[in-house]
Amino acid sequence: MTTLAGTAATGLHRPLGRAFYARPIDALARALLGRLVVTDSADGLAAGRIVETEAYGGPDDRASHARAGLTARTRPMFGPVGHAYVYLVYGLHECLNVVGEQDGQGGAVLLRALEPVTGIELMRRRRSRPHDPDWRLAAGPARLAQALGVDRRLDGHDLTLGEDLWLAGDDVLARPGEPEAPSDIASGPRVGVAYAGGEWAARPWRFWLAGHRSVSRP
DNA sequence: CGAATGATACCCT
DNA sequence: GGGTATCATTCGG
Repeated sequence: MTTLAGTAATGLHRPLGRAFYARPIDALARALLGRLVVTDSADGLAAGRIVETEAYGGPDDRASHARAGLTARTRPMFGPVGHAYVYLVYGLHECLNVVGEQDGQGGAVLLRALEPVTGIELMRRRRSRPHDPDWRLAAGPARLAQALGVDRRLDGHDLTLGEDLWLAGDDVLARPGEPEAPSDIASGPRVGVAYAGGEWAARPWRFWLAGHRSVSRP
């Protein structure tokens, strides 16, 4: 029996349903804060609380991969909500996204940072950084994916199944004010999207829990 | 410490 | 062929 201090009430093993993902993409990015990301593999169970996200819209969003339209890489972004979109950046790093939608078109939310909750030693092993403090193990999109053991084999995976990779935590719409009060949430421009220019680069579609240590850029 | 620099592979003008 | 939703390391102050 794994110790899950503070998580029993949030239903670690009960995945969020499809309806959770059906809201405007920036609202989804906000709603994901405070939820749990869970992975289950032969190596064990790992979970963390989402503390930083970024919303990416459909083909109109110049900063979004969806700007390229439907390609082999972006296919999950144009599929049903509640699936994973996993891609490689800079030839090295995997990034985990949650598929949503914007104006009936493709969209996704990049998970940028987690606070490790359980399976912390497993995360540390996967990261191969024995001296990193817990709070840094998943502070950043590539660290997050590596700590959870997420790679492109999970691209397109259905997050509502509760198998291998899923999201958990009560729906804030069903329980207003839980688990994160709006006043705890800060927002600002997305990271590394200056190339999009103008309104799209300036749009405050990055969200994080104010003052949290695991946020990738304070 | 902060800034600069590779590493590296996939995607698409 | 150029750019990239990053990170770890190395350097200089």
